[in-house]
Amino acid sequence: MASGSRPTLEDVARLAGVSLGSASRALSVPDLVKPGTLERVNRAVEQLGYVRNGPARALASRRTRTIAAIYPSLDNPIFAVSIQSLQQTLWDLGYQLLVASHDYKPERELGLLRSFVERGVDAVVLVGTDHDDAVFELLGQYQLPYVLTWSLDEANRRPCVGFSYYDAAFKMAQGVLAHGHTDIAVCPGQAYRNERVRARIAGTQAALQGAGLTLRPEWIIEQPFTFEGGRQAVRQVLGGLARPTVLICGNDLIAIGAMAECREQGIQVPGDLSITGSDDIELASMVEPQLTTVHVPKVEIGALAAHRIVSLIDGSPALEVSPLSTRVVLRGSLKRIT
Amino acid sequence: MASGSRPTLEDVARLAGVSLGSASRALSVPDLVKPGTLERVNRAVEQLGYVRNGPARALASRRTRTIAAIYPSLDNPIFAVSIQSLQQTLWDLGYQLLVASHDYKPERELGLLRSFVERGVDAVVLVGTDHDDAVFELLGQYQLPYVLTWSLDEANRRPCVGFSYYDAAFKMAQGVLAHGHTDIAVCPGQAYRNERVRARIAGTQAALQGAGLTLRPEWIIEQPFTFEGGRQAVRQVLGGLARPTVLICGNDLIAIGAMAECREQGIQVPGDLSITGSDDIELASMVEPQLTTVHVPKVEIGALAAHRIVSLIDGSPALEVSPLSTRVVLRGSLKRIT
DNA sequence: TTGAAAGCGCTAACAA
DNA sequence: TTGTTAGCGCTTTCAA
Repeated sequence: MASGSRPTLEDVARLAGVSLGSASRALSVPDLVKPGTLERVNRAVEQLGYVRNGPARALASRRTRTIAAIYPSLDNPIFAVSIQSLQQTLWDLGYQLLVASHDYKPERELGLLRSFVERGVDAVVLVGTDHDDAVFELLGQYQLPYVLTWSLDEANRRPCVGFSYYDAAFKMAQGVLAHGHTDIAVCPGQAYRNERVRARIAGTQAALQGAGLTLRPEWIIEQPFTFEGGRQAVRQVLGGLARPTVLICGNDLIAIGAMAECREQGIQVPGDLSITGSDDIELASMVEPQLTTVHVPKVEIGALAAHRIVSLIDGSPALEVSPLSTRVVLRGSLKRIT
Repeated sequence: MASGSRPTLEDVARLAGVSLGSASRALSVPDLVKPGTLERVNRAVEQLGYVRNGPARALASRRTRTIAAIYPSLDNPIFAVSIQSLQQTLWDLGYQLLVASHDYKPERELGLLRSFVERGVDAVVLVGTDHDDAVFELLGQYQLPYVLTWSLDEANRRPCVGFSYYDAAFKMAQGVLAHGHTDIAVCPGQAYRNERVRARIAGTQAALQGAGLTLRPEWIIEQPFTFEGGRQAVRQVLGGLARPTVLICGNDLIAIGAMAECREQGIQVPGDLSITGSDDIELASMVEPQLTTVHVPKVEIGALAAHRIVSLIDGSPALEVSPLSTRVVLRGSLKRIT
């Protein structure tokens, strides 16, 4: 190759003694090329250390074989695990993954999406169903396939891969009730542009109502999905006059933060206050007491979303995905009230 | 715009009544264009909902304004935090970040790098200094700027942003010694293609030697950088005849896994066994007992690496970066031997 | 400050 | 099965 500048397909073709077209086919659709030709091209590629030029391919073919995913956060282990399986599955299907986080600031989502459109991604994976109208408009304008993950989109029939947050919260609340609790506080996360949080609250309320109870408004504590959010929630709960016997948290990070705060304040968990989480991250069984939580299909969501989005790109038949399932995992942090 | 197909710069130029060249300049180098022209172009862009075509720009300009980073893992909170600041800083500097993980399988690194080269990234960020020769060759062949992070590359004088793992381990070992421990085991991670692990071992050994002690080979326990690695390490240590009084772990995940295993096995921490970690992730102060660890400059590494790599791309003067500092954080998991 | 025009490196349609 | 060729949408000379 010419020193300094990278070899092009034309260099390869010349060295292999074939046309540009054949060289291109040898690399992209080897089946359409005679074995002999294929081999000569491969040898030339080897010899020149040729690497294809992605932008040129993308420009000519109008596809980048890249899929973008926008998450609320990359720190949260629940997403990290799911991204891992999304990425891995996409890779196996011949696609690369571009990820971004809006850092739980949904208003940033549109800007991120714009920059992905500019990059020419072939499709998009989003978390949840509640997005700015402009997001769906942009997706529509550019005819970009997309799939919504984690939640189910019952109302709008948009393509999604997820589970029912309502059911998950309902089951957890039932478990809590079954342990004899009646003074129940929740720290579900933050509800703005987050239907998952709203579904959790609704599911919890429904279960309580089934037992003739109601969720006290001052015991619905919105906090960020972080350790610190959990600490805050505990402080807030302790500040009130009455005290709950259990705090149902919207994810395991909140729950673990809450446990840490209790420890500092000298409150026994679960003796004085039971705490439950959601997601069942690895850490949940690593803390003391171990955390009662809801196991959710993190890995499955990533893998199924990958298949779903690729079949959407390929225009394959709709491939209906049924809701994934969740289950309550009882551990030491939830105590029976006697 | 024509329905179905996205508008091009030419559409914009036509609508604005200017040439293609002017439209391009209006978007890329607005200063070179008369205010009036600029405004007409902007209006046309607005009106058409025009979004630039990244691949076409990349092909014509030979730059993608994209930087790739390859990490051993995206799960480890230490990297997650650093990636966050790398991404944020790059974004502010006008670059996008493409991340990948080789999942602590260094042999995968070359393949990932190849695919990034193919994508046409402008530069690369790698973790550590110990990489396959082929990696550096590829980088050289394509004249790709790169920066090595976390470790310092004292030997080869390659561009890097990091701290001395040797010093960090040395200080931690000194702290442990100062607490009266003489029976010391380490679980530093896995050393293959990982100079950070080797530096940790060396630093620890040096400190022990300073105290007239040596690290027993059977107490150097290589394990993955995970909770499970920590559990394994504890099992291994307990399987032996003699027992250490302290386990120095290569990161906080290992340490927390080790603590969890001790709890299960009925071993008091720090009563029966002291445990220390490294990195000072948020979780370190969230567990009971709180973890003694080494605080490392996660955020700074990301931000400085971003600046460094961009100045390398711009061909700015070398911008020497001095080693970043670390400090031991003493918490409850390390007990004084009396 | 602007316009015209020549590519950037590749894919894909077409013809052979 | 192969070669030829016309773009893909943009940036960037060069001249005006």
